[in-house]
Amino acid sequence: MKETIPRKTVYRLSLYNRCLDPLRERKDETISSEALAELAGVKPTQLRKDLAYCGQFGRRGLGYNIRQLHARLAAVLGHTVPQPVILVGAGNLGSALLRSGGFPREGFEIVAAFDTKPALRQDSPTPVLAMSRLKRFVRDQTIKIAILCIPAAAAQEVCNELVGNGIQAILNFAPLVLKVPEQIIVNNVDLAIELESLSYFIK
Amino acid sequence: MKETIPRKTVYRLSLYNRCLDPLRERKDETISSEALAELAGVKPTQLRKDLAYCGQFGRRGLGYNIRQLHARLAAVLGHTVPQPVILVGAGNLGSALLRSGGFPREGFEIVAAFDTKPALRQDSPTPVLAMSRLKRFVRDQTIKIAILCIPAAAAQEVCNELVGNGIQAILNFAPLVLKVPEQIIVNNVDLAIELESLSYFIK
DNA sequence: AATTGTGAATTGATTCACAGCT
DNA sequence: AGCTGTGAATCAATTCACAATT
Repeated sequence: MKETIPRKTVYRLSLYNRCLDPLRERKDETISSEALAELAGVKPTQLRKDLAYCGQFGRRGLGYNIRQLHARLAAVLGHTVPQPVILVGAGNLGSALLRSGGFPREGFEIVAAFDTKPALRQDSPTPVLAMSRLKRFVRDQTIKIAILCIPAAAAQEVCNELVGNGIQAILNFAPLVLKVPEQIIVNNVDLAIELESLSYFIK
Repeated sequence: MKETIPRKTVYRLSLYNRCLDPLRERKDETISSEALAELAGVKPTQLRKDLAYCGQFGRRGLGYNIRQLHARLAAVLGHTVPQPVILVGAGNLGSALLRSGGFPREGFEIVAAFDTKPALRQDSPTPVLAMSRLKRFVRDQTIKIAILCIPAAAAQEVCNELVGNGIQAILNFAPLVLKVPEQIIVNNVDLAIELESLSYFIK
């Protein structure tokens, strides 16, 4: 277990853990790096290098204990305790994410959503509150993670508010590059660019 | 303009182009690598290296002509001609993507969606067809790009169908790693993992 | 004087090769 | 015999430094 794990590796650790999910209730107690790597679409050596960041508990000649590995990864990734998350912007995408409870796995709970039209959606269990309540909510509940699903024009301003009130990490769906202090971590999911960058590769 | 541009660079080229969008109708004819890099959140040298893949048309001492650069990038990325795209799975996420016409920029058109419950949505201009019509549609219309928004359990099978009928690139929202022949390109957007991998970094 | 374009240097990520356990 | 853990080697991406151009 080293000091700080690179972003890409963290991403893959999370991926490995999801690949383990369905295996947990199978007969096999263990899985080899080769088999798990196959599921995750990476090379076995890379998997082993990645896991090395989490300390060693594979057994040579046998592989990894599935349950143990799953628990260890969850611990390293830091969601043994459920993490409260807020969602800002309950438009098309935002409300789809809210409804599809399928979005989060264990370890996360979207505790509230915020929108300029708070009355909008009553079809999800999560309350949709007015934007005016955002700042205080984040501060009072010490929310650390936010999902941003608002138009680009409003995004930087809302982002600043979030950061000013203690948000540490943002999953950003707004199509722009947010300016944040360097200790804040942003994951951008830019659907238009993902699509657009495919077209270069087609023949 | 080299043979084949790395994926990461293609992604950034697409990003640069979006940053240019709003600048096109401004007074300034040109922009420097420094200014554009700032907008895109990268270093100026990286921007210049990336642009070098598209041939040279910056003017030393001046910068890049905004219009020209935008046109050049669009050409390199391959969407001077609108590209027809299909969407498979009109559930929460899929139908949000359909409705938010905001998803695509110029150069793309979602020409049809497919779902096991085709009657489902009439609130979008795009027809939602039965899954049984998928294969033939892809083949007959020679669709090359698909967006996959279906549950993990069904994804690999549908993916095989798509690939078997000529799809060359997939934007995959299903939470699993698709197995595809190597010439097929897949961009995975895994929302749960994006969220999950944030939590490692919060204090 | 400003700013691009790029070879060289550096940094980072991946893969290899094999020693070391079980 | 099988499979992990890891230093060394390779490969890829980024950044530097500066010559070339307007």
